[in-house]
Parts: sequence; C-alpha cells; structure tokens
Amino acid sequence: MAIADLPFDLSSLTVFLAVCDNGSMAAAARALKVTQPAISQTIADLENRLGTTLFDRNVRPLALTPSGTVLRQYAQGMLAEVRLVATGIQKMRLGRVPQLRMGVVDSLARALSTSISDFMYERVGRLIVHAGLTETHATALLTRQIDCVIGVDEMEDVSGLERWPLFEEPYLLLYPEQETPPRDTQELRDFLGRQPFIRFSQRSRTGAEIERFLRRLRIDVPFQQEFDLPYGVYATCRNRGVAITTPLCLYEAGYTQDCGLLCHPLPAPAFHRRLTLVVRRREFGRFPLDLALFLREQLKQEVMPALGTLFPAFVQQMRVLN
Amino acid sequence: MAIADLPFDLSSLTVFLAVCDNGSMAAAARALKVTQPAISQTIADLENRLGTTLFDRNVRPLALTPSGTVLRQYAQGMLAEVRLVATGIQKMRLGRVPQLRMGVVDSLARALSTSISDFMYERVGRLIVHAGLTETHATALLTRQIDCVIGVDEMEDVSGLERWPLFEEPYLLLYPEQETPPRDTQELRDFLGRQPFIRFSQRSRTGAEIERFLRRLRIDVPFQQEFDLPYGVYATCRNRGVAITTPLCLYEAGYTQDCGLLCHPLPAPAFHRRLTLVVRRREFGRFPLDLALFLREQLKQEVMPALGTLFPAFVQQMRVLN
DNA sequence: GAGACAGTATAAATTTTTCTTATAATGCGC
DNA sequence: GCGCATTATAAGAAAAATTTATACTGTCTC
Repeated sequence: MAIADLPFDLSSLTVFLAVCDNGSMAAAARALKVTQPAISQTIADLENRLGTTLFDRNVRPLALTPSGTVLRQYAQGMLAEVRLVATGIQKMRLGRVPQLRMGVVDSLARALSTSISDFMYERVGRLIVHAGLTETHATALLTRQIDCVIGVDEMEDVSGLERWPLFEEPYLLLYPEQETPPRDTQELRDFLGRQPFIRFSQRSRTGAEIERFLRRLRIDVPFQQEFDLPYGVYATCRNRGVAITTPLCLYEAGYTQDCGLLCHPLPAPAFHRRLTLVVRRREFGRFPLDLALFLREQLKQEVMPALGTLFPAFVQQMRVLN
Repeated sequence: MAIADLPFDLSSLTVFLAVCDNGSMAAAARALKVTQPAISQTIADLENRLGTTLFDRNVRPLALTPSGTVLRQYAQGMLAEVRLVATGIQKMRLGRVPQLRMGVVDSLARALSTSISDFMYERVGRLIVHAGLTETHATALLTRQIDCVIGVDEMEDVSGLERWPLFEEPYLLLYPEQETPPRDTQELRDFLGRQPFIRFSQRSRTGAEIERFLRRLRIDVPFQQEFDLPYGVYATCRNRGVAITTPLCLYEAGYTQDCGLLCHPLPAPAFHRRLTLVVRRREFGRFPLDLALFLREQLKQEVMPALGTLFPAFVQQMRVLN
C-alpha cells in the first residue's frame, strides 16, 4: 500500500520472530509453511526499511546483530499488544467484569490507601490498585484494564465516562529557607535559573502541567533531575534544588515544617491541580457516586486538616469539590 | 501474505486514524492522497477482521462506535511505538546519550532516593529517575530508554549487560499480632485461606516471585486486594489481612513495631529477594562500579542498621552483597 | 417535500506486492 | 575437498490493494 510510510509491518515482525525462534530462515519457512525465499526477501525488505542489518549471515546458525536483538525484544511486546487490543475490543460487548481495578495518582496513595481499601471491603469482591502514573489510565479505562481512576483528569475529550471532581489544590514553589522567594515572573525565571530545578517526570500529568505552565510564562528551565514520585522530588530538594509541587504531593512525601524547605505561592496567575474520580458511564450503578462521596468525606475529614496544619498559607486555595 | 494470522496491520491502523482525524472517509482519502474506495474497503476489511464495526455510517460526520473509540486510543500508541522502535534501532549506532535515566524498584525509592540523587550531582549532567515497577526495565534498558536499573534482576538471560548484586533479604509473613503464625506449609495454607490475603501486583517482579513461591508449595490463595506499592499492602494489612512481603518493602511503607502487625519467617525453604544494579556493558566506564560500591555502602551504613532495629529476627538473613 | 451535493458502498479492472519456482553462491562438518 | 544445508536473487505466478465507475444514502437549503 502506498498509503502508510511505515518502517515495518506486523507480518514482517512475525517473520522476524520466527527466524529468531527457529535459528534459520529455512527452518522459519518450514514452521510458517511458506518457502525460504519468502522469508529471505521479507527479512531483506525489513532490513532495508529499517536501514540496518538484523542478522549476521556469515555464521551458522544465524546470529542476531545488536539491532536485531533490540527489535526482537520489542517485537514480542508489540505483537502481544495487537492481539490484546483485538481481544479487548471484542470483549467490550460482553459486559462487566467481576472485580474492580483502580488507578490512583501517586500523591493520594498514602492519603487514601487505607480509606479506599476499607471502603471496598464490603462492596467489591476483589480489588486491584495501580498506584503511580496516570498517564495511560485513559486508555486503560476505555479498554477495561482498569475500571476507575482517581487522579488528574486528562480525559475531558473522552465520552462514555462519568466524572466526579474531588479536590483542588494550588501548585506552589518549594525552596530552601535561606533563599528569598520570587515576587513576579521575571524573578521566578531568575530564581529557577540560579538553582537546580527538580521536576516531576514528564510522563505524569502533574509533570506535564507544570511544564506547560512554565512554557506559558516563557520560562525555559534546564532541569537538573527528574523523578516519578513526589518523594524523590522532595528528598532531592532537601539536599539541593527547588521544585514546583503541590501540598498533597508534599504530604505524600512526608514533608515537615522543620525540613529546611519553605513553600511559597507562585507569582503568576492561579495555577491549580484538580483531582477527579473517573469511571465508565453506567457500569457500576450507585457505586461511583458512593465512592465519590466517601472520598470527599475522607479528604474533608482526614486530609484537609493535615494539609491545613502543614500549609496554613494555602488553606484558602485548597478545597474539596462537589 | 498468508503467513501472519494477524487481527490487523499497521497500515490499516493508519487509515483508521486518518478517518478519525478527518471526520470522513472521503476527507481521509484526500489527506492520504488515495481514493475513497481504498479507504472504504480498508475500513471494511479491518472491521471484518476485528469482528465489530468501528464507525456508525448512519450519521454525518461519521461517529465512532465504542469499539472504534477504544481502537483509536490504542492505535496512536502503537504507531508511535513503531516509529520509536525504528528510530531507536537506528540510533543504536550513534553512540551514547548525554544523560542518565535510571529505574529504581519501589521498595528502594525512599531508602536510596537522597543517596542516589546526591551521588549523581557531580557525575551526571542530568538525571531522570523512574520509580516503581521494574517489569519493563529489561526492554527499556536494551532500547536505551533507561540506562541502568536497580531492582530485582529479571534479566538473567539477556547478554550485553553488567550486573552488580547489591542486597539480599528474606520474604516474610506479615500478620495481625493476635494471630498465631503457621509452623509448616499446611498451616500456612490454612492460615492464608482463613484471612484476606493482600498481595503485590502481578505486574511487579516481587508480586510475581511471591506468586511463584506459593504455586511451588501448591498453595492457591484467592487474594482479596492487590497493590502496586508497598505502602498499599502494608496499610491494608493494618486494617485487615495478611501478606507476604520483605523488610525493605515494610521499611519503605513506614512499618513500626507498634503497628499491630508482626513478622514471621515463612515456614518453607529459604525464599529471598535479591536486588541488583544492571547496566549495559561497557558504556559508562568506571561509573557503574562506583555506583555499585556507593549503593552497597549506603545499604550497609544507612539501611541495614534501620532494618536491624525493625526486624531483629531477620538480621541474619539480610546481607549486602558483593 | 424535492433537489443538490457530498459521502459511502461495491463491483470490476488495474496495479502493486508478496509468494513460489528455479538456480547460483556460501557456510560448515566430516 | 566433498556433500549437505542454508542464503541470495531473478523471474514468474498469485494474492492483495488501489483505482475507476456507479448506485445508494445522509443532510442541508429552498
């Protein structure tokens, strides 16, 4: 097909793996019930498209080149994913699953793990909790790999989902107490350029939001270190560096007021992080509503007071939503 | 090709996405510079292969079916991965990259985050830390998405890597203090069958090791809840349930001796978890050796004493390796 | 409600891609 | 060096994909 300018196609990968697994093109041909030249020409075409050789033809049995080794690792996963997608799409018509799998943003993992677990005991036969990055949760939610998400809502565009806003909190600047915090955008730019900037992983929604915020202010900061988890960011700042983070992330990381780091509002337009419960529409009856109400109550009764103690200057900017 | 019995190919996905993005088959055809029937027939073939319709033809512009929506989410990622793989394979010949990206197993994130960050400041221009699951780190390591891994070594079969064993610790049983711990395998089976079993995610190496261990003992436990992170497992056990975990995981989770949970050796052959530093061979000169020595020193000086205090009965079974 | 226009489906013809057949060249064990 | 298995490659055949032609359908405007 002249349509797709693709580096390879999946059937080529299947052939490639057959050669890897069988040790020769001839044996692969026998296994796949085609002729040897079909295999030889397919491999040659694949190599041509990728611009590198995948097998060392000078030895018997064929040896993989380093590039071939890498492709082999990836090929298995890609072909598995293809079958998984096809199967998942067909299963979409078969109805609900007998367990609940949820994705929870990492900064709520500690704050709410016990609550969630407790809440679920009488309501769900089996609970599976995926903590950490929520970047891929939209897809996982839609393909039924998970059933609900508690995190930064990245899915405004996606229909078929129900959303319950839970909590809103401000982003803030975390800095060493001997420093003077910036009062405007220009000072912020200088400030961030003068010290190591420790940021959240760009794989996370939080990291991406912060990056977009800085870009909007035309602040281009070379980051020094980057971490997936709130603790990594916090721990590194205690040593050296500054960061943009949130009260919940700091609470998650174990922040204390005598740790040598202070929090300061960002000298810029309001910049908040909002956490939302998201589920697929009409799949769990009342359950999502009950869960949302429960989570809001927990945030109000347990989390807000703790945050208010740690971050009194930001209390007005944090709220449980409804 | 008669070779590959695949549910779809990548060029079909490209066509599918073009229709999604352009809102009609005719517009997609124009965008891809082919005729409309080529698009129509490709989509029809794709639907036929997947066994489901992807578009609702009764409305204009075309609407996606739920299955179509799911496939759309996946298609982007798959095509992106294909290009990434092809690019990565070509970049393999261009030499090293100017930054260090490491994957760290979640139970070491707190214990070593500050140490690692500190160690890296003078040695690496830029550091990116991916905490959490290490399941996919083998591939990431080989394809240069990350440069080293600290975790449970899943990569015995993979050549081209260097390994430095770091630490070994026993798995143990975590249970409520009012219970009597099991003394043999049969009692363990009864014990685990009587209470909610809280386990680590099967996506993690730790979770998989525990599952294999139980299978080897012919112990089939219906788990009640499953968590990615050590804290989730620990917090839930504090509420209700038992778990198999390790001293490091408990340390990570913030275990204290007055939490109402006790630790007991597993009544079975020695079952240990081993943490290893893995890097690609000959890429960073002395650096991996220095890092391994440094990590061992940190484990010996900082982590072992803390673990010894928390878990005195297991001190003999924990050791820094060399 | 009718007409115009754009879009979709489908059959047949054409083009492109992939596979097979045939054969020469090469690796490797004895 | 010989024999056997494997790989590469050219040419022909078969299969797949695209184009051309045309009928049918959705939607907007009058």
